Amino acid sequence: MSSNAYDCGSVKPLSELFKLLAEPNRLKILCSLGLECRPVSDVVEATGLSQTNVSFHLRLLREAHLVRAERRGPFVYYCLYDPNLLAILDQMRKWLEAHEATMGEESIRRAK
Amino acid sequence: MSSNAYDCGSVKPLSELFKLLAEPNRLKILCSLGLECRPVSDVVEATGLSQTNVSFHLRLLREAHLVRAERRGPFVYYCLYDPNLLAILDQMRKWLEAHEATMGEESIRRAK
DNA sequence: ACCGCACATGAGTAGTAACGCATATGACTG
DNA sequence: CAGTCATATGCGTTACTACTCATGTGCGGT
Repeated sequence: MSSNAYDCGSVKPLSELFKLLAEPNRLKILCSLGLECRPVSDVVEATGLSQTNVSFHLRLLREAHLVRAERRGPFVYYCLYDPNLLAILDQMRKWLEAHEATMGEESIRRAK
Repeated sequence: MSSNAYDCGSVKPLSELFKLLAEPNRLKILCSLGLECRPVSDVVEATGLSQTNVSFHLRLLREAHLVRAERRGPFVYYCLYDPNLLAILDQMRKWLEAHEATMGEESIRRAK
């Protein structure tokens, strides 16, 4: 068949991951967690979002197993399930920057 | 301040990229393009989507400079702007699979 | 110039997701 | 065990996005 079609298998799981990462506030939350575990209140302060909103997003991230929650006394600490996620995000950003740089040149060639 | 907070800089561009990739059909389209250039009709056939729908998504991808369009006779050929995108997608999928495998073990430990 | 093919676009609709408000839960303190 | 602090959840609203239908546009052949 078409020689060079990529094996896209089931795109569902991948697209669901992207959907989670597509929300700016969720990205902020993930980044604000960094490599450590932090209580919700820290995330609220770091992101400037409402507590309700942070909890809302944290639930989605938790259900997707991107973050993990554990109680410590009255606090609930959240941390990344897999620290590699940050590395991946970083790599994506680098790709984006390089890509956008290329786009800059491109807009010149665009004449006609 | 908070020692280990990741530099999230502006999450906007990154989240917009993710948003584009979060649509299953858009992912299918990108994968069906593979490393070659293909006319829209090929993509329609490969994905099983309506022509209108494919054009709709291709427009978004084009405006984001993820794909490029060029006319060849009566056809319009689309190709990935940066083939590395496929490599990135592949890497993401591998991460996901490894991650989900870990989750499997995790659900055992979950017993209170 | 007309017609047909490949593709693009505009309008309208339906489904979904984010957010705020109010309230519930769960843990510690007196 | 009443009260308070940290966090979670249900509900209602609003905004966005994918999709379809109908139609427009550009190219090639006759």
